[in-house]
Amino acid sequence: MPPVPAKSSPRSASTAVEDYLERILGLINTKGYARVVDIAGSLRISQASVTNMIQRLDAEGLLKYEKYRGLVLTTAGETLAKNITRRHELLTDFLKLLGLDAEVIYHDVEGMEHHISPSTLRAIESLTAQLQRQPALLARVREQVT
Amino acid sequence: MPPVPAKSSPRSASTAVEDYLERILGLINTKGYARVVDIAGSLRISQASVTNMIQRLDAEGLLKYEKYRGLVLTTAGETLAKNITRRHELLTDFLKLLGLDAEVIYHDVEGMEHHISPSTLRAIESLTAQLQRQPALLARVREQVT
DNA sequence: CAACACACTTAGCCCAGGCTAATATTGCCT
DNA sequence: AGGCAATATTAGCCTGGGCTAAGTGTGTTG
Repeated sequence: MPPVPAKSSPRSASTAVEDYLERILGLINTKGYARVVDIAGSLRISQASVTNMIQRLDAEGLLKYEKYRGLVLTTAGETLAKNITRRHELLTDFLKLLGLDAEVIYHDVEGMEHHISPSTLRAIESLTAQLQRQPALLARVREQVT
Repeated sequence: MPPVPAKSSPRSASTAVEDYLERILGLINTKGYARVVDIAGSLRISQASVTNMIQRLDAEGLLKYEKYRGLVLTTAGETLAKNITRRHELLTDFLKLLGLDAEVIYHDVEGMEHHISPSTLRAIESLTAQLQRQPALLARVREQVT
């Protein structure tokens, strides 16, 4: 068992940041805007926490925020948000194909999406496509899930 | 996009707890014992942090610890450790099959192993077995990975 | 058996990211 | 316009899990 790799510079967004951006993009796509109260409700955390984080995201240039007035994603923020959303969808599609329960899928994807690297994502995307043509194989896999 | 599910009682071990137990079991299996200094080296954190966490794990009944003298896993702790180790191995096998690079596998598994539920694990285990018999399909997937 | 190196522990700190309570702003409605 | 409900913000706190520095045990070795 090799040691955990040295923790270099934290270049990628924290999982919390990704969760916020994903939700914000989701809200913008479905309602046209993302208010603090909606983000809070969607993430099931307090409005105060949301305000806090939003100010951080503004400082980091991931969104532009005007106090009491609202926010928009910057291109950097939108890129990140789309990226995490894509990971979410790909993983969801993959697990769906395996016949897993929706609740389980949601839980697992929510946890895993922050940790998957681009090449793994590509592999799973390709695998998902290939599996689509293998109903017999899939049937055997699905037998194994509750 | 549904809201994040309500955060009920935190029944399962934190990812940090799982990481510690996994390492401790690994050390016991390879050296016969797990000293503070080894755990710290393996996780690349300070000895002080390890001592701290070990005291917590003792309080939670996952291991038995005697100051300055050493520790052993309880059955509860060993069960948990074996469980997380199994998740780690299964995920690793799966990603290996897809032709991913060892570094990438290590990173992704380390992140994902804490979030995968039993049924997803079973599905992936079964899928891995099925894929073993599909060299052509695997070849097509591997083409996609860097 | 003294002394030294190494292993371990304690104390006190930091940061992320939650929370509540109190306060401020907005906007709608009379 | 004034007032109220909803929304947003601030202040201050907490917990998990890191860290360093300083102090304590332990065991090997001359």
